Amino acid sequence: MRETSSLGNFEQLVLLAILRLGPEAFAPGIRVAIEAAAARRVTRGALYSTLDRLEAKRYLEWRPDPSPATRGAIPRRRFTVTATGLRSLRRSVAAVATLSRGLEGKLGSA
Amino acid sequence: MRETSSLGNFEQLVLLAILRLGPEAFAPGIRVAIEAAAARRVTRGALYSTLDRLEAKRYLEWRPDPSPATRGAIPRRRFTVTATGLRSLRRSVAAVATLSRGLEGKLGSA
DNA sequence: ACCTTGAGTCTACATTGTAGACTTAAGGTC
DNA sequence: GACCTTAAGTCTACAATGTAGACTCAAGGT
Repeated sequence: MRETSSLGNFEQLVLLAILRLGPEAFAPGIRVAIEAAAARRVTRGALYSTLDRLEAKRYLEWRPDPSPATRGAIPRRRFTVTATGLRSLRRSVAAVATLSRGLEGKLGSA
Repeated sequence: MRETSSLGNFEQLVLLAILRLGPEAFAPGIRVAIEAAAARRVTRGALYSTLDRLEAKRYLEWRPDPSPATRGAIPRRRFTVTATGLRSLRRSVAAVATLSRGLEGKLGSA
């Protein structure tokens, strides 16, 4: 692995979704959040492999959900972004922001 | 190729740099712009393969630079983002923006 | 017992990211 | 005009990331 690996596009979305969901950051919700924001389908496989890879890079952590499973079981995993992960995410978002500056017109974000 | 392929992280940076540089969008400058924004090295190989892939997807086009080469030759290629490329870039940037909303504090961009 | 449902795992392959050596065509310079 | 330097670009090969879809597992319901 590269020392300061730059985040892939989907990895970025996953980390952002976790931050945004806070204590409610479980895989299914992360999936829905990304699908809504990116207006596209996200399969379970895609999400879980990315979550596992981010965990391997120490960009996120998780603990089993303490609350009892609702219906079918298997305790859900509650994800949190690590300090390292947050740093990496910032750099990644900043690069795009820097290059976007002044292009609001063309990008339609203003 | 997927119908509406979502842009990779580096592809995003490349398209943004081209928009930003306007009529001065030649490969060497694109490289410098990205290196500055992302605070990391970008090799020629990395850049040109990405440019070629974006061209294959019809997200950008290029024409030889009309002005005479300065020193060593090989006319430079002047890149422009196509309408399709711009649309894709917008979607991509919008997804990140949507998930970032409200996280300015944590992301340090505000 | 058996069906349904939510959560997660695993395998396999496609797409993107990246490095580094190599090529090409001026211009200089002696 | 042989040779060095320099700007731009090409090519090859491999690593990392993205994605789909079938499969497993453990409640609950009926």
